[in-house]
Amino acid sequence: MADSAIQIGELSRRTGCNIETIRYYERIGLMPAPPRRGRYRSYGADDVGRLGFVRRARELGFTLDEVRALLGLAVGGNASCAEVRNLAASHLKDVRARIADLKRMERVLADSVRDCDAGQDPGCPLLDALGAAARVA
Amino acid sequence: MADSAIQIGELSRRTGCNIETIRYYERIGLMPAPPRRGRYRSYGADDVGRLGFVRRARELGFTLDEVRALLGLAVGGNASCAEVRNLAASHLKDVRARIADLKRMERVLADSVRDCDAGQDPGCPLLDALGAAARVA
DNA sequence: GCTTGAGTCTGTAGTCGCTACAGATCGTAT
DNA sequence: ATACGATCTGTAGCGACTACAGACTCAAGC
Repeated sequence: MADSAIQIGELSRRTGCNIETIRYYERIGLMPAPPRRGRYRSYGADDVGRLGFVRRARELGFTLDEVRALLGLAVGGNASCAEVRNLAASHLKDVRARIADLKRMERVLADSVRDCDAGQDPGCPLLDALGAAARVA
Repeated sequence: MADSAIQIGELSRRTGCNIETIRYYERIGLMPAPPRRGRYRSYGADDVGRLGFVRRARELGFTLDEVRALLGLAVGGNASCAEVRNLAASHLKDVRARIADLKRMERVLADSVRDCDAGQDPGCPLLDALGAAARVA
């Protein structure tokens, strides 16, 4: 592999990951501390790959701890595919639960806004939904 | 109104709000500092109502700043119903955006898990989705 | 009267995943 | 020589809690 060393700014550009975030990942051990050219961090193709992986996993909503686990499994070769699957499946459950939560919120909010637009209510439909009226000091 | 003074533990029980959280709300000015009986906080029916309101608004996903605004509007009477409506509508937009985000995640995750269960793939479908393979060091 | 236990008090620090500085230093172009 | 941009370290802030430690108060039981 030729001399493909890049600085942190270029790594940031290539991965779409904020510079401060890259240094943060290094601090918490998610990215390895790269060698230095002078005092500047010097990254290679591996780092671009690894950081891209982290970023995509984050976009799928994995926590940093989960990303750490995924990275460990990814390095271990595809023997660990079943473990990856389980991690993903459990995360998927989380995501679905969050969607369900948000949908419940959505329904109540949408109903209140609709009732408000209808303007029949004597009070305020949303405040009523929140149990306001006489109860709030 | 008779002597319905309660302590923080009872307020917590009645609203389902953690004691530490109640004190936190007081610190940030979301709940008023109640009078003391000795050195213990002494709450009344108003506080139960107000804290219940806060809790329900939080359950609908409003931020504490939004809750603060809602509380202000709730106190002002229903003259401010339009403002409440706008706050809710803008929050609803947020909620819907978050749902859309999560659904995108859900789709990718579900696909990967399904592919993994099919077990046709030479590598690991999820790791592939993350762009792993040769790219992760 | 004395102890025990539950409840409450204050103050501070931790969580997660960044983000935003301040102030120093480095490397290059003019 | 100097200006400019990129990078460096270290620290503090966000939101919304949560989790202590260590002191205190209060009522009941023996």
